[in-house]
Amino acid sequence: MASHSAASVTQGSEARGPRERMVIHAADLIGRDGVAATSIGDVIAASSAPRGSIYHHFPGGKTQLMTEAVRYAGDFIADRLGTLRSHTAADAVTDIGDVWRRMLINSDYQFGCPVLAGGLARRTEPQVADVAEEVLTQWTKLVASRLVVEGVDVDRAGSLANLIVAAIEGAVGLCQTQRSVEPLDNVIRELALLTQSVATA
Amino acid sequence: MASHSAASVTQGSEARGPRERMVIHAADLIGRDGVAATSIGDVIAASSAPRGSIYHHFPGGKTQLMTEAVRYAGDFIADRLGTLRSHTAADAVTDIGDVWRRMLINSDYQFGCPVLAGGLARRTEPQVADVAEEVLTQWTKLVASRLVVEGVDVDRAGSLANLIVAAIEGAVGLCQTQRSVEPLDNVIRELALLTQSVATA
DNA sequence: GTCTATACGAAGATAGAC
DNA sequence: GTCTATCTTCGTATAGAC
Repeated sequence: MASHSAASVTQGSEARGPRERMVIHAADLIGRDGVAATSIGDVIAASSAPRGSIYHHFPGGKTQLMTEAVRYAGDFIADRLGTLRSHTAADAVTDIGDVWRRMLINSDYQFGCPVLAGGLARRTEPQVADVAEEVLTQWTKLVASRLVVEGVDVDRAGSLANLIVAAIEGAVGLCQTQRSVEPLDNVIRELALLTQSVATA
Repeated sequence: MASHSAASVTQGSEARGPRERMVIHAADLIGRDGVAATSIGDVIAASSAPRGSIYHHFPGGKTQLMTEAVRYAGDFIADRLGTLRSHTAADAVTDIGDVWRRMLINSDYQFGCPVLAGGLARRTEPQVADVAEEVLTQWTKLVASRLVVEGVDVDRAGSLANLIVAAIEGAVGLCQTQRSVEPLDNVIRELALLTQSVATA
């Protein structure tokens, strides 16, 4: 872990070209401050990218940069969800929680979910929100199918996955607000208990 | 219901003075667009308030206006939570969900939680986030004590209330993103089921 | 309490040179 | 691909008159 900002979604970004670095650091900043509060200048500064080539790489301007950043964050998290090696549904929930737990603590509770942040920006940045919507749907399906594999009834899995995604997103926001992991820990414990009982039923 | 913006937190704001109208409409706009994307000019336009007296009423500028708005929204929702007349813990959860359900639908899914929005703005507006933190803690305690009254074990109530608040906050964000009540409906159904089983135990 | 005018800076975006 | 202007719009905030 090189710098402070390597705490969230920026791991290994140094090795890449300016364009990709901009996208990665944009995702990081959106997770911290939201879409509206993240300026192109901020992204350039964070990624040590050249000022002069933004509109070369991103002719669509800020909207394009934010859009790609939300998609990047979505894939980044989806990858992590895909590689979890838990063996029960309850463990899977705990592991998903740990992914966020780590990012919160490593960023000193500054980094939240760039995807939800994108979704909340619908009025000013509808295209960004559209991508966020896709990603959230994908995440929920990923969680649901995982629950099914671990023994949860198919009819229940969708609604339970919805609860898990919503509760974790909300808990991450509470953790940012309170600068504490406690909300997430409570939520994960409750979700794991519930998931276990549903999977066993 | 007079105007479109009367759909969220702005009911009866016409009858009040300019200062209070500004606070109410600031809360409304923060719930829609977040703190950073809400400008003083937007608030003035929405509340039909006089341009010249903002810094007379709010010498602390935008920060003060946003701070008071988040507090107002917090009290507004807390009042509603206080007047719910449900008789079981599960019904209480459903009623809380209905409060948000209505605001989402009436605003065409544009209005989300101003308090969480304030909490997410900590880096740029720490004072606003501090108020948001207070409010969220208050809400969680309100829910927890209600659960206890309805038969939930005291040791469990805090953690369950945390889940309920986090899940609803997250669900509201998902509803805004997807322009649909489905996430909230799923979450409320799951939470009601869980709460019922915990209250009965 | 409310107005107008204005200062100041930040941010998105474009043009044209290298 | 990258740089340096530059334009424009917007947003916060202040000053001073009414």
